[in-house]
Amino acid sequence: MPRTEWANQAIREQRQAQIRSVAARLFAHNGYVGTRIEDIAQAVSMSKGLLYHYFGSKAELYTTLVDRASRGTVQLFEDAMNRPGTAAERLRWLVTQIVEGLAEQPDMFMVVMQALVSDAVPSEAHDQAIRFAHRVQDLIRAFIREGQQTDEIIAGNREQLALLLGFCIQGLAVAHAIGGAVPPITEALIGLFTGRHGSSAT
Amino acid sequence: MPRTEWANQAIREQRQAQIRSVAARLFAHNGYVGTRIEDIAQAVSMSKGLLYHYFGSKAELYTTLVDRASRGTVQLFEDAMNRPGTAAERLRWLVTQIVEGLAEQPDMFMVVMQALVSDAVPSEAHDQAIRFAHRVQDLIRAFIREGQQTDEIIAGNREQLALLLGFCIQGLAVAHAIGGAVPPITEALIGLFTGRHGSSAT
Amino acid sequence: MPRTEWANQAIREQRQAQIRSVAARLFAHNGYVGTRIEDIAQAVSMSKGLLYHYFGSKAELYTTLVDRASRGTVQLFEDAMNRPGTAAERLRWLVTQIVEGLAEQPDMFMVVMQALVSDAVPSEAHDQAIRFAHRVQDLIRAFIREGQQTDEIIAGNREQLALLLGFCIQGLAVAHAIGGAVPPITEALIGLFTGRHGSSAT
Amino acid sequence: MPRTEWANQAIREQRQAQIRSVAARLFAHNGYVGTRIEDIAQAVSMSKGLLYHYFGSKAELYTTLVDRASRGTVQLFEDAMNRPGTAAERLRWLVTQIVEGLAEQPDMFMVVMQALVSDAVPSEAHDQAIRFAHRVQDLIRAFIREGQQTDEIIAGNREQLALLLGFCIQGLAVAHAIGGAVPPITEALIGLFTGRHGSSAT
DNA sequence: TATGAATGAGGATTCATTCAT
DNA sequence: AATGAATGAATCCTCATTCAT
Repeated sequence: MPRTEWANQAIREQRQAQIRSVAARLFAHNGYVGTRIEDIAQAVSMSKGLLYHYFGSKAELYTTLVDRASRGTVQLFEDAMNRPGTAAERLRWLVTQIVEGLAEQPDMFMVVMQALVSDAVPSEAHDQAIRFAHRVQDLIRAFIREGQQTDEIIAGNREQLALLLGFCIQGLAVAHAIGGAVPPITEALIGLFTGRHGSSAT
Repeated sequence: MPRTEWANQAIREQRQAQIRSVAARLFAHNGYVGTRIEDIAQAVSMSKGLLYHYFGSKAELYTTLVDRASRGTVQLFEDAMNRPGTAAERLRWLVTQIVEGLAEQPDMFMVVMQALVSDAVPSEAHDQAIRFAHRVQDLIRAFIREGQQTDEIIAGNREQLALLLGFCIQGLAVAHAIGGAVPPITEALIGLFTGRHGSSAT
Repeated sequence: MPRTEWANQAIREQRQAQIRSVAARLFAHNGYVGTRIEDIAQAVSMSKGLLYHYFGSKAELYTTLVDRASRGTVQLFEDAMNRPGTAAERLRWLVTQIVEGLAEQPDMFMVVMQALVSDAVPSEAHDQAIRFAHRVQDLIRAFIREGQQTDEIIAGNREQLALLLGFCIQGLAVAHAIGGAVPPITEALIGLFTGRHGSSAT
Repeated sequence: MPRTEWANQAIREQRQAQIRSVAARLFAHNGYVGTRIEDIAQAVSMSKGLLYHYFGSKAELYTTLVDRASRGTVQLFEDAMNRPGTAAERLRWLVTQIVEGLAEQPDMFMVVMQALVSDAVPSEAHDQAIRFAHRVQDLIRAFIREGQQTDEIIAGNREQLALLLGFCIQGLAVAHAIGGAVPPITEALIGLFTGRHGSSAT
């Protein structure tokens, strides 16, 4: 009965996506160790036992999450870098994409950050997060270099500017995860690195 | 005859300081839930029992840590704001102090950040961290405003610039906590917010 | 397919009853603090973990026990007081019921007594036991008064006779709990308070 | 320096008596397992370490307590039995002595009762308490027999009456230990077993 | 004699994971 | 596919006891 099988497969993936989404929220707020399988199961209204039909273990679920989120983010950065347009335009596109992503999934990025910082996570997730951070940093550095060559990005030590730009993006993500309303900040961020500052109106 | 009162007091404070220092490192890397009392005890070469002689519970130890670190950091920001000198000088002093503090105690700040972000920490610590974040953000905003009034700080929306400056400082702390060597970044940071950028030499 | 709701419910109640019964025995002999959850679990042939599936904590289990036993005993006293028949008949019924109850569950009463006497038990259990003792004492006093009005109970200060009758019933329960064979004592007890003593044959 | 030694010895015994008294109170209310050495030390305003100069261990302290209290009580019963006078007079003397003893040391008896009932006490204390209970029960039985032979004690099965008299005395002790004011009950108790009841005035 | 720092075994509780149904 | 009963290793915390001073 191929149709049934196909339907099953569809349901399976739908369920997995749902679990990932809910798990991301819980992991982001409670950390890997602080999140219980029971919590996740309850949040998706299914039994613990059933959860294990969809994910082999807590570690696997977490690692999958980190993997997807970090791959997705790297992809986003690569797309931004490879776009046509001025540095400011590309940076605007990137930050806009990130902010939009954070608006619908404020937790994914946070999970990656925790995996990056913490030793108390599955080592695969930790390693993946570190690779992610390096890759992103490389992309940012490349972006800065290109921007400086066309005088679109302010002068200064590339390595340092890249770090600072990374900090700003990371801070943006953390601010979204904490939960309070984050004011639109994109233009200020772009201004900071392009040297074209707006007026001081509040 | 018993040890003198004074000797006991000295032992107590010495031990407590030692525990705080080690605990900060472990909490920073493993989170509140992921850090075992046993780990801390071993790292200070003392038995679990003795640790409980000095701190009533894991929660109390953690909360004490967050409390001290956040109070200290707020104090640092206040001192920086109240100094004489140009905005650039004061910002330089602040960042220098922070970087130096991070050099000796790279973990304290990280603990506060986790307490800020995570729900899986003692609620007192979480609340304290939130108060801390608001206070610091207020101080940064005030600093930005003053700097803009004397044209020492770049133009732009104060609220947004304050957030971005906060992000940079926070990113600096996270970078230190992760462990890799962090290049000196102070001047680049100052340049970003004063609009006086150096040359693009790597 | 999961077990039916009904089956689960049945398992739960069966297990809980089993745990209560065994726990009563251990608590009666070792006290609240002296009884280990591990002991109870082993005595019911289940893992500690499973026990916590059925009772949230040692304190909750104990309190439940005290609650049930004291409610049941008060009910027994009320039933005895509200029966038709002479004072002697009602007292006989009560003591008979108590002795029968002690024969199947010699420990329940003892648990209530410990909760009454000890400060080292959950305060809810302690309070409940104190309320229980007062209520029972009131019922006994009322019984004595009625019996004296119809000259079925010996003359004498009601308050004092009520205490003494209470002591005798309590002593009966303690004697059963200790474990040795307790000789039938009902008629002697009734004779004591009705003034109709049998012969002195051993 | 014999005088110093003698003085030391006196202090030592004084301290031990103080410790016994305080420990009795705590053991009576919290049980053997529920009472911590630290609690006792604090209650006598001395350090844990010093306490161990006076008693080798918690078990030893407890056992000593049970031993002294049970020996003393048996002695009291023997004295009562061996006195001249009618059964009523001897019973009155005994109960009076017990009530007076309970007034100044309400806890000693309770400790023996717990040692009797509980398995969670040092086995020596438990055994001693059981021997005590048997001995007292024998003495009461002998008293009843003698009293019945001279028609001073009501007729009825000796064994059963002895148990009931024991229950009453035990109940008295428990009532004192619980703490509320216990009304004078001596005469009612004597009346119960001699068959000479007072009037029913409240 | 006197203190309290120090130890470590023991006990309550949690939670990832498995499994019978 | 679905449930939750069942397990036990892991973790927090306590406390009797010892010992340096």
